[in-house]
Amino acid sequence: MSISFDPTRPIYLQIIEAVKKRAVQGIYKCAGPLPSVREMARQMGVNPNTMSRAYMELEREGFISTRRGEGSFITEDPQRIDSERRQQAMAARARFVEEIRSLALEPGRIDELLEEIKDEVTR
Amino acid sequence: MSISFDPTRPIYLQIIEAVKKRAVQGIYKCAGPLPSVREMARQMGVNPNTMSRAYMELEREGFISTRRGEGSFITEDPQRIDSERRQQAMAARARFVEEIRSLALEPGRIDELLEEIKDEVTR
DNA sequence: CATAGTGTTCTATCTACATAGTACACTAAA
DNA sequence: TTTAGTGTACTATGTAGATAGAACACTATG
Repeated sequence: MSISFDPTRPIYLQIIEAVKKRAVQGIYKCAGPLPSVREMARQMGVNPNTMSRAYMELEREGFISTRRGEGSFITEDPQRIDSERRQQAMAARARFVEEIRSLALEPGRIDELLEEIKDEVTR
Repeated sequence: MSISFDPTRPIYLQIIEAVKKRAVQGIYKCAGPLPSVREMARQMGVNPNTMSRAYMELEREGFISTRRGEGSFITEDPQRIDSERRQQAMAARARFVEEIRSLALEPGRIDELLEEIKDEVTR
C-alpha cells in the first residue's frame, strides 16, 4: 500500500494521481468512502497537512467530495471515473507517441517496440 | 527553439533531458559544440545560473565535457549517444506499459490503442 | 598585451513544498 | 451530553529551486 514518491515532483500532486488511479482501478468505489486524511497520511508516510492539501485539490476538481466531520468520498458520478480513465489512456498514448518520435528510431525498431508492448501488456 | 517547461518539475532537469534528446536526434552532433551557457540560457529563457547547473550535471554524467574558456561539447563517444537512445526507448516502453496496466482497460480497448499508436507513429 | 567570450563561483532574495505542532469546528455514536 | 473521529486552519521551520547581480579564472584572437 505504501507509495514511493518521485523526489523531483511535489508529493501532493503524486497523491492526487494515486487516488485517481485507484478509483479508476476500482480500489475505491464510486461514491464510496476514502480513508480519512490522517489515516491516508499514515498509510502513505506523509504529513497530514500534505494529505489535506491533496484532498482539497481533489475536491476542487470535483473528483471527491468531503463533508466536515464525516469524511471524504469518491464522486457519485460514474461518468467522472470513466472520463478519467479515457483521459489517462489518451494522455499515455500521446506521451508515448511523442517520446518515440523524438527518438528518431528506425521503422524496424519501432515495430519491435510495439510488439514488445503488446506482449507485455496482454500478459 | 524555445521550450515550454513543466512547472511541476525542476527546470534544470528538463534542460538536461532536452539536451540529451537533441543529441539523440542529431541536432547536436557527437563531439560537437553546444551553445554557451549564456547563449543557451537566453534561448531557453532561463537564468544563466540555472543553465550552468544543468551543464554541470550533464558533465558529471559524462554526457558532455566542458573546457573553461572554450565551451561545452557533446561526448566524443558515439556509443554514449546510442546508449542514451536505447535507454530512452526502453524507459518509454516501460512507462507506457505500466500506465496501460494501471488503467484496467478491456482487451479490445488495448488493441485499439496500440493500433492508434502504430498509425500515429509511422505517419 | 588587450579584449571578448568562455565556464565558474558567490551572495542575496523569493517562492513552493513539506513537515511539526496546535487548535478549532463539525458529525456520529455511545 | 460525552467522546472519538472527522475535516480545517494557523504559525513556525527547514529545504530546494530559480532568479538577479557581481566578480573571478581561463582561452582564443587580434
